[in-house]
Amino acid sequence: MGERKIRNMEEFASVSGISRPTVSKYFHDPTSVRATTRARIEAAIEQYGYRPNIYAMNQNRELTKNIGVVVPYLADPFFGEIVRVIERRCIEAGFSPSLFSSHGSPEQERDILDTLRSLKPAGVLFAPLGRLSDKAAIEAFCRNVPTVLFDSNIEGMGEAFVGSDNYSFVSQTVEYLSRTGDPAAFFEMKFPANPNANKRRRAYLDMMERLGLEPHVLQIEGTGWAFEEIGRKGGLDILNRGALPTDTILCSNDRLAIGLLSACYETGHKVGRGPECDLRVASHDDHPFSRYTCPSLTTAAHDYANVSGHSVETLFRLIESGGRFEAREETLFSAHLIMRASA
Amino acid sequence: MGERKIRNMEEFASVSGISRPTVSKYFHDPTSVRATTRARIEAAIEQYGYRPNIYAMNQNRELTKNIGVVVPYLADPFFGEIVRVIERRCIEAGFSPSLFSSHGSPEQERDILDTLRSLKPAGVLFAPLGRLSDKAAIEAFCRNVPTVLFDSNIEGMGEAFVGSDNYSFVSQTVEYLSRTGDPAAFFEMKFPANPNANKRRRAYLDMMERLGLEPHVLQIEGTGWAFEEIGRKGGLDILNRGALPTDTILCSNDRLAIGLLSACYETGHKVGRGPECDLRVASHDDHPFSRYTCPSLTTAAHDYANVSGHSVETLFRLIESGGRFEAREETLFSAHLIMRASA
DNA sequence: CTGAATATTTTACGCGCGTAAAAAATAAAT
DNA sequence: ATTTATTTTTTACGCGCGTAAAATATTCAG
Repeated sequence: MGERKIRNMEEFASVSGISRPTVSKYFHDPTSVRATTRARIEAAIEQYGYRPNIYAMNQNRELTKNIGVVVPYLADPFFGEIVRVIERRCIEAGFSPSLFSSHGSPEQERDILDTLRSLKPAGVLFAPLGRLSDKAAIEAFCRNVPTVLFDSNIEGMGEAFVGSDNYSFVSQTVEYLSRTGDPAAFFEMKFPANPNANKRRRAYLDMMERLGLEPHVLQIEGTGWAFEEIGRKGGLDILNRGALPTDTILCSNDRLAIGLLSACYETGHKVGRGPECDLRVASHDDHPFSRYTCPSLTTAAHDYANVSGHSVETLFRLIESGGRFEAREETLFSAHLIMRASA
Repeated sequence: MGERKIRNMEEFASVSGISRPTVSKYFHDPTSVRATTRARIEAAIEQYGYRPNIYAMNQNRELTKNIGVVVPYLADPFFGEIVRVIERRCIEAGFSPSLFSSHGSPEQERDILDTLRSLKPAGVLFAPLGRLSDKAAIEAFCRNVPTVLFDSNIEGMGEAFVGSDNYSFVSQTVEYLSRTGDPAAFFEMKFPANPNANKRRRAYLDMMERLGLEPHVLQIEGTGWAFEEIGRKGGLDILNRGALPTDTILCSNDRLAIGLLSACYETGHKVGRGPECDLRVASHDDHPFSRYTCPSLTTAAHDYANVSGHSVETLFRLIESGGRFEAREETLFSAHLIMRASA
């Protein structure tokens, strides 16, 4: 490698003995040129290390080979995992993923959409903030850019939504908890940022009614994305007031549960299902850390692989269909219960 | 907003009543045009929502206004936090950050460097994987692109390194632990991915010698980035074998400690500093979750704000200096001890 | 070997913007 | 009002690549 430096595709074409339009065709789709030609080009790439100028490549293309990936909050390892899978799949399919995090801020989410527009991406995988999102901005964006929403749905926006079936989360945990002990009280933020939270509360109420049990919803204060701290504060408040309606708590999500478990530990409430325990705690999401809480957290797990995999596949289909589906698709994957020590 | 659609800078210049070269100058640096001109351009931007084509802008520029940000592992919330600060500062300074995660894979790290090269960034903030990094590839990259390393140093590469002073972490925890109880044994991976781990072990040995105490290093098996699981397995092994040389354990980092605490809980070892406790556990990093372990984790905290802030400032200085410093800079920030319940 | 089908080369133009140089306009200072 | 310094306009070219059309070459069946 590393003979003389190749400046542009013209030079590269001449040293590789192929015409520039054919080289251009190759870089757009390697399978579109004859196998022998492809081999010669690839040998020359190996030898000279040439890569076309991506800016020049993209300036005339109406849509590029870029895929935008937007998540609401990167400091949540849940999204870190999702992003890893998505990125790999995009690269394998010959796209260049660009990653953005709103970091919990609606302003930043709007700015990201602006930036994305000028990236002229072939498509976007977008997990919105939820309640705080600027709906109008997102709607306008989705009209111009082929977008698949994931994780958090906003009714009617984007060409498709891929996420988890909140009802399946809650029905499994509620059923399990009421079968094996006292029925659960539901522990959540009063003003949750994420629309999944509302679906989960409704599913809880619905399940309790169906089972003929009395529901208890514990709504705690706090806004923002520091769920662990909110869960801990709310937990301390409830525990110190002795305001527990039952000895079983079902948290809306694992990050709240992590905070609650910390509050239980601090106040000397033993959590678990043994006879010596004071209360049971369960939750939803199968957060990467839920295995390491004390006690380890019984939770309902996302079908991580399918949610991220199907999001990507849906986006690829959308791109191939020219950016529009006849009807908006919604795909929900079921959760599965993970029984650990906390309940 | 939203009169007729502006197709390019030519059209935009004509509707805003300014010549195209001046408009171009404005977008390159708004302060480089007269205030009245700037106001007219900005009014027109507001009215027509025009944004220049970034691909066309960048294709001729030798270096763009992009800044590459590379982290080793996004599912670690530590990096999520760092990234948030870095992104904000870059945007404020008029740069466009592009975020990449190696996801623990050296191959992916190499691919990212390739991608970055073709992005022609003004500069790169790079937290390498560490031991597994392809040193030759990184060295070649740093010769071509102005790069500031952070978090994890690789001797001699990049124009600067900004990180935490591992000695200051360990000296504070070791001093505190030996002052308030039995001296600590050091708990770490046998083959740590990150070079900071080696510095910490050496600092531990050094401190113990200085204090005239006998050192104990517990090296556990396991490779990869699933530190919690590695810490838990290693912890279970040691606890079940009753192989603890002392009742105080100092973990190399918080993620190992999270796993170890989980092992302690499972095996019924009570952690904390009370008389009823079996052992003390402390650690380093002040991981975002260390506040919520059970018990909450005594640890030494990175100076997050300074590490990320100074990384960005150093890169800006580097860019202004034309991409080269006379001598490689190394800046280390001290840790501060955070006393919580575990030790 | 021939013809049809497919792939490549030649030629040529355009995209949206950067940027250089000279001319013209504007602002600031005397 | 005049000079001087600064800013803007005019004019013009080039960057690296996409891509269309026509000419030419290669492959493959039969």
